[in-house]
Amino acid sequence: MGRKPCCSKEAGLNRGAWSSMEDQILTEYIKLHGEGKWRGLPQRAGLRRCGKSCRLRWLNYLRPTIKRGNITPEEEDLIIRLHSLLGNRWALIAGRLPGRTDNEIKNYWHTKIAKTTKAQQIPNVTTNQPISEAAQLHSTEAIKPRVVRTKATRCTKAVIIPFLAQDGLVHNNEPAAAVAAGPTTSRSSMVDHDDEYGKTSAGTESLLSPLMMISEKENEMSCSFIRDFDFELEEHLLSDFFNEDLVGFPSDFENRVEINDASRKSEEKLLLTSEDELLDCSDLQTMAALIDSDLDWLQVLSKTL
DNA sequence: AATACCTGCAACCGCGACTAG
DNA sequence: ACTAGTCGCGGTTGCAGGTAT
Repeated sequence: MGRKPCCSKEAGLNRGAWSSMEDQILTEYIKLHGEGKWRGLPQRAGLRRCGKSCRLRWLNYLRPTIKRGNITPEEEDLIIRLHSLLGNRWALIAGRLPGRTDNEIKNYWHTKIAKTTKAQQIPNVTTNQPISEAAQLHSTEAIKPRVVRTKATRCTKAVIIPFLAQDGLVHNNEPAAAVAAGPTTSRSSMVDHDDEYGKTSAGTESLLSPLMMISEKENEMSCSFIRDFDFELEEHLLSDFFNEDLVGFPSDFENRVEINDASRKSEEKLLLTSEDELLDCSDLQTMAALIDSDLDWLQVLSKTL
């Protein structure tokens, strides 16, 4: 596959730090015309930069949704835990941290977390240690992360899952928004939804934003979910979880999976299906059980939206 | 005050994935 | 099925500012 040489090597193009004027031009252009078409953007906008450079500058610095300021201890803890699960998949990790960019997280990891914990041993991720302690216990050298590699399975069709209220009745007019969220790819749904769900911060907020509006209690639930996640779950299942925005999933869902084992089959028909290939039966069963296990978080979400 | 070293961050580079023709 | 163009990601580099000597 013939690939053109990097455009940054073209003669006459500016390189290095961006000037405020360049920032302004780029920002104004994107405000008017939107993101995308990076290759031709510099020419159209009148910038002497390569498209790649423009994209990077916008995504990592100029976007209005970017959160400034230091990484909070909560964010740090989340980064650590996600890294132990996903490895150096910074874009995916950034997808769980609204307003943070993959570059920022990557830099943070290299400069703070990895460095300060080099000599430490493998932490017990499943314990409820205080955040700072958990951070100190992490070591990039020592950790052999149980990295989850997501599969690029495209899902172009979604089934609305009827809302199940606490009374146990199904309410078709109250869909569980997080699950019924239109066409998606399981590879990185939070990234790929940009077009369907509006502009995001590095594609990080498309589905996450609504979820971030839920109460602090629910956010806490999501932390617990990650903290208590059982790494022995099947890899592809875990992968699917991180590619969907199941924030707020109950922390003890694994136990509930077993409890609700008997009710799995009845829910199978409600699950997401792929146009290209159906999920295999075990996936369906497991997912059905998970959804069946506790719908409180969906309730909260549904009411929020 | 001058210099060397360290740190954090922005930017660059190259590759693989994706898509359209 | 194949090719070419484009995009996105992860690794790496370079530099500015801070700190130590």
